[in-house]
Amino acid sequence: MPYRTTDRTRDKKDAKRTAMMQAAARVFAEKGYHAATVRDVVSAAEVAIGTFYFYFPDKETLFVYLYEETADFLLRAIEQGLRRGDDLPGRFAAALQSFVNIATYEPAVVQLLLVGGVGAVPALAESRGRFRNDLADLWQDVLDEALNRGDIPSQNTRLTAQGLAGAFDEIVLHLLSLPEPSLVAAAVIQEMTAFALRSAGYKQ
Amino acid sequence: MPYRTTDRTRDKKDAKRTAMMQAAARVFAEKGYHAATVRDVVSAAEVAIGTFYFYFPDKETLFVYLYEETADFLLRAIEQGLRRGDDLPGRFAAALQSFVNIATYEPAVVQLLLVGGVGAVPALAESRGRFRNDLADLWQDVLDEALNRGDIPSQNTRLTAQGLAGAFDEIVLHLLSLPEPSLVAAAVIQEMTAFALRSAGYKQ
Amino acid sequence: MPYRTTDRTRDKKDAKRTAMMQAAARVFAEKGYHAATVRDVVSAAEVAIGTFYFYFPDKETLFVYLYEETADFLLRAIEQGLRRGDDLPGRFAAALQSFVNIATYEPAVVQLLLVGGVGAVPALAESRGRFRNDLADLWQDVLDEALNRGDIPSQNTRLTAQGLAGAFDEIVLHLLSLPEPSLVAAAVIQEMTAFALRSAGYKQ
Amino acid sequence: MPYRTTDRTRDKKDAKRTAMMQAAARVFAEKGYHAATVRDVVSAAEVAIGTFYFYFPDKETLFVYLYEETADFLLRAIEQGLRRGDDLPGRFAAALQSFVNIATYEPAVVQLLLVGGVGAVPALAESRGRFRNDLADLWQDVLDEALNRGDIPSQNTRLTAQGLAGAFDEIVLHLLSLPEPSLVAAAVIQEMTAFALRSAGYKQ
DNA sequence: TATGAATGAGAATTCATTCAT
DNA sequence: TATGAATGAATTCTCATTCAT
Repeated sequence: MPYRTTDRTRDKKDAKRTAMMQAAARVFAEKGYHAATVRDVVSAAEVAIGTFYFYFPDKETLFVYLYEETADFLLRAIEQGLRRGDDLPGRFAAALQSFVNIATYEPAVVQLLLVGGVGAVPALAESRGRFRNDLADLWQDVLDEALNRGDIPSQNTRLTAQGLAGAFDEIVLHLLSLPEPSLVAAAVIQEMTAFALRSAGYKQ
Repeated sequence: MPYRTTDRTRDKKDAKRTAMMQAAARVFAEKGYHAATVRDVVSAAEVAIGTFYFYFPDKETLFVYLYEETADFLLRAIEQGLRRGDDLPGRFAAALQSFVNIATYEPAVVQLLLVGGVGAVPALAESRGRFRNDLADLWQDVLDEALNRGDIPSQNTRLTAQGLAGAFDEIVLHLLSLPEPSLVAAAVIQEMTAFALRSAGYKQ
Repeated sequence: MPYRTTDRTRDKKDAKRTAMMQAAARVFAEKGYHAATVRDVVSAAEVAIGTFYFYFPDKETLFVYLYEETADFLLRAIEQGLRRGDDLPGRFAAALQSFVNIATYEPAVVQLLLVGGVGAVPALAESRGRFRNDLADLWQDVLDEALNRGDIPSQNTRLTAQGLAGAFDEIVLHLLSLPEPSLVAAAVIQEMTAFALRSAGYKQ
Repeated sequence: MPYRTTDRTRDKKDAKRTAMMQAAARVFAEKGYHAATVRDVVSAAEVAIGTFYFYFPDKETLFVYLYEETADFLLRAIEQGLRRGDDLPGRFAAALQSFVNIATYEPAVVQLLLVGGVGAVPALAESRGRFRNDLADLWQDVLDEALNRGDIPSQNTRLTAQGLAGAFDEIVLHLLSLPEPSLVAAAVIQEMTAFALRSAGYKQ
């Protein structure tokens, strides 16, 4: 998912800012935070280097923006997926479908989000924490609902949610490492769903 | 008497190499790959900068060594844990105990292993792939054994293993982010075990 | 008003580039390629070190540029000298006058061109080959013309031209090693001319 | 001509010193003074780095030794050639034969002597001056003798000698740049001799 | 707003040299 | 004599950032 204009970028007229964010997404995904230079970003966006500093205070801040917007985008997509289903299996399947769609469409950006960046940018630790938390919230909400309905046994739904978030990342990252992810995506989604249901103790 | 490479000399050399590796582990864990300079490492190890380049070809190679040794160490610890138990619950519990022990003892290094470094060092992508693979192998072996015994239902044990590996990382990283991990470690291990057993579909 | 690349800006840029080249010529001539540091060059040019790398890709490339421009300058001066005379003696005398003028005016740079640099900069081997070739071409052209006019006997004019090029270098370098080159320059030019005429077998 | 034991190396038992000098000749010829490291030299000589500093005060001094011994060797070979002939043509031909022999046998070392090194090692300027002087002395002696015999017209034999020294260098270096120097060596020697005789004004 | 020339702190790395053994 | 581990000054080059235009 290349950078997409969210509420954070109000000014829709501002094509340059958007161009730079999109360029940054590409460049950071391709080279990693440190290897990617501000010059790479502005070259890709076809603006001058001075322009960069008119729109962003510095390279690190841009990266944090990018991380957060990418995280937001993914969270929202998963959230919408969860709403699409009506029972636990349907919700898991739809949400994982969304996740995998995005991951196969923009593998580099997703990888950056899931394993890159952290460690490179200290300021990101906090953002990452928030992202993982929000992600767990998402899964926990459906689990709690299922718990209330009596579809899953009593458990620490927070921990289950965290476990699922980690499990999905691992499986999706492995999927991306295959030569043709799209060929097996459907099967993987199905098995991930089965895994998730077992993890939650879903009966029948 | 001409200079001889005595045992004493060799021992001293090994000791210095080890000291530098340990110093590097500390420094990289604290600052991340890029922010940590070779000068930081040699200061921490109390040797001259030239000494660094006598032992290691460059900063990146040292980092890869460090990553691989840390990964090996963790893998071996988990493997030993798995051998300690006799049924699936016992094995999971013992292996997770080992994992959590190491993570709480050397949180920074484990964090570096699990979320740092990748992206910063291209050469690490391969090492990381191998590590995740080996880790999945470990969990898969016990799952396959349980499957053969009829303790868990038919399933794609590879995918379950990957899911567990990712789930454990996420939960342990979250544990490390708490103010006093050791206070809840025992409870978390127990719940992770329960999660793992459910994920595998373990009956009874 | 957005920034525009005006003529004034461009001129200033050219001026800075030229200043750096001249500073580099001085520094390299004084210290030799390796002993001269990029810092020496930028100090002499009174710019920051980053400015150097804005104008030139690296130290070696600058040196090659410098070598080639100096070689060009010398070649052009000799060529003009050759055109000034009308017969062989007149042409030799005028060309050698030009050569010696430049050599006494910029002794260090000429020495750098004739004996420095090669060996230090592998990339220079090719440039040097081209320079010696062009130089031989110059002398050969006049020799061939004299041969056609019947002023000199049949001979391998290429080899004669190479010999003259080498001979002039040696004599001029020796001249530069004297305490007061300018005092004997006129006499040396005359004797070099006589040497050259004999070498070509010029009659009368 | 790899380094050969002269009176400068009295101690013929000292195989290590000789090995290092020969290794140095090879290494410097191949890489140039600065690119060649002391480590390269000792590796090639198969001794330890400490040993180097037992035999030579430093890298620069070794290089000067090498330059001087190589120069000596070449001078002596030319001198012997000059003695082999009995008239000017015979002497020139024999001396040039010696020069070309050495040059084709050890091209890299001769190139190092003729165009390398200077500029890299300030201390070499003096050695080079002495070498060029000695070389001119050699040619001048035969010219003076010919002058006394009345074989050549009155002239500044010093300048002629310098010119010849330079001319020969240029022609030989060009010869070495050809793909198969040995195939044309004989013809080049003959033409160089003719050139030299014309330059001296030798009659008939 | 937009530009890009200019800056310089700071990083990795090299390599001649020393010296305890 | 001989060794090679250890040193650290010195060098090249990068790149985020500034600012006059």
